[in-house]
Amino acid sequence: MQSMPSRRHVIANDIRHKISTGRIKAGERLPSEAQLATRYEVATPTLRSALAVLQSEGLVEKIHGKGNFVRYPRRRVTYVGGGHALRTESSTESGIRVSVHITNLQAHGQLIGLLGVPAGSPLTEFLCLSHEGKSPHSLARIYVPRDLSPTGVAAESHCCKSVEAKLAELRPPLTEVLERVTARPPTHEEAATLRISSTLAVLAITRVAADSTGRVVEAALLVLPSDRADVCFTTHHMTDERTSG
Amino acid sequence: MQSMPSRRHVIANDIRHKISTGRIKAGERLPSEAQLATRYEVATPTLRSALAVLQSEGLVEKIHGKGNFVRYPRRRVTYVGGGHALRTESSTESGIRVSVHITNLQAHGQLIGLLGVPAGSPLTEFLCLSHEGKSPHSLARIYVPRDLSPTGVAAESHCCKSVEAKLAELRPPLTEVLERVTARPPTHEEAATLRISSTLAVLAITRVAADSTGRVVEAALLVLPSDRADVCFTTHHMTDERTSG
DNA sequence: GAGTGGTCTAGACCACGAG
DNA sequence: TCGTGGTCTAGACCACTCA
Repeated sequence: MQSMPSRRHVIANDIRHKISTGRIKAGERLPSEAQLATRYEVATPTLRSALAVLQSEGLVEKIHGKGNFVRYPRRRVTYVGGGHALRTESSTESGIRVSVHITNLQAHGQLIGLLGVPAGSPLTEFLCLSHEGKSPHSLARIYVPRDLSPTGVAAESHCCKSVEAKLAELRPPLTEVLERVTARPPTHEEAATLRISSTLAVLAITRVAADSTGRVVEAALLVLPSDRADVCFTTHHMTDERTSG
Repeated sequence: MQSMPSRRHVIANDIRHKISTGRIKAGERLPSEAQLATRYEVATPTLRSALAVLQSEGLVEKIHGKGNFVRYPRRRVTYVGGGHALRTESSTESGIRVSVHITNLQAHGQLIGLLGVPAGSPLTEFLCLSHEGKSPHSLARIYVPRDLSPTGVAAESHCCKSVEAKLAELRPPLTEVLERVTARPPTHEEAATLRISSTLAVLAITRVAADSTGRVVEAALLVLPSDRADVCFTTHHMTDERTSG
């Protein structure tokens, strides 16, 4: 398998080594692809495929018309499931800022099934984009039935925690949280928003939370790039509550 | 973004359409890349990049020296977390067979940390490879301290459920299950074993289960190709047990 | 306009699989 | 041996960014 090291892998390994040893620093631009191709004595498509390896590892970011840049190492963030910490656990202390855009809309598509509401019923969308420094980090779309929506949260709010707090105050305690995790390539829009290559998979989490009456009070679609996020669940079993395998 | 449809996407869309409408059936071989390149009037690298799109979607499988084949649609399978169903929920009724290979080994690497045992302590590995028809489906490596290992399970056992059953009998009830889900490209070995392209992400689940004494009785490394698996968690909150967000 | 990456061409040669 | 895919070349032309 890896017995035949192709040139692109040799080149990718060399550049990766230069990055990890600090000979090329985070934020710096690599030499142009033409220069690199000359230096490594390969044709441009070969060199580009080497860079593609590094892109898919999240080490290098290509910007059309500008060049290839060494990415700042992203803090790896853990999403904790179960409805306890609704945001990533380290967001409070890691310099991650969240901007929120609030929109009113009507239920359509998969939202109808997730929220269990009729098509067209009024919803509020909270579009949360978190940033680490200047770079986009992850994406969340939270949908709440309009009558549960915290009207007191200003649309210009730029702290997702305030939204979460308001939501938590308004509604009864959650009794059931269902979370479905898939991995898929990002859509074009997601790749552009998060500035990731379309070859880097994202973890897509669909979260549905219900209150004690069984009413779904929130549906959330989370998109976490796989190079900087993982998902963690802890399940405690009461010894008498245990369900047989 | 998608305003400029590149040729490879046009070609990929065309072939995808022919597959989804049944004009090319599952298991069939596509015309050779040279023939396709001629038919679509593109050069071979362009055609190959079109096929790469379909590979990354799991629609087409390349076999070196033989050709490109339309893959049989894989049953999408849901891994249910929380330690209730230790295997995929639909494995009992979907014709998925599991072969198990049992090995004794000593704790090393990440297993030390996961199981909380000293380096070199005796473990038993259950290497489970599930098949759907003739095709490999997913991969699991389960590690158990040797003294908890069910010696009664024959190494030639080819039903993973029997292993799970033996394990469940032997040990005390699990009280805490921790599951970490990440998405990453498969290793070369995993890609070869599962016959997936190295561009298709896998869901990697690390599961650690402890009994009531806090002893870790099992660590499992699961590898689920993202085109055929998702992961689902349900959390129930006692109203008095609720943790604040 | 100068420099960058994005896409594509029309070949060449190598490695794998089956007969 | 032959047909397959795997890799690579040396260029061409287009699109984007920035001065």
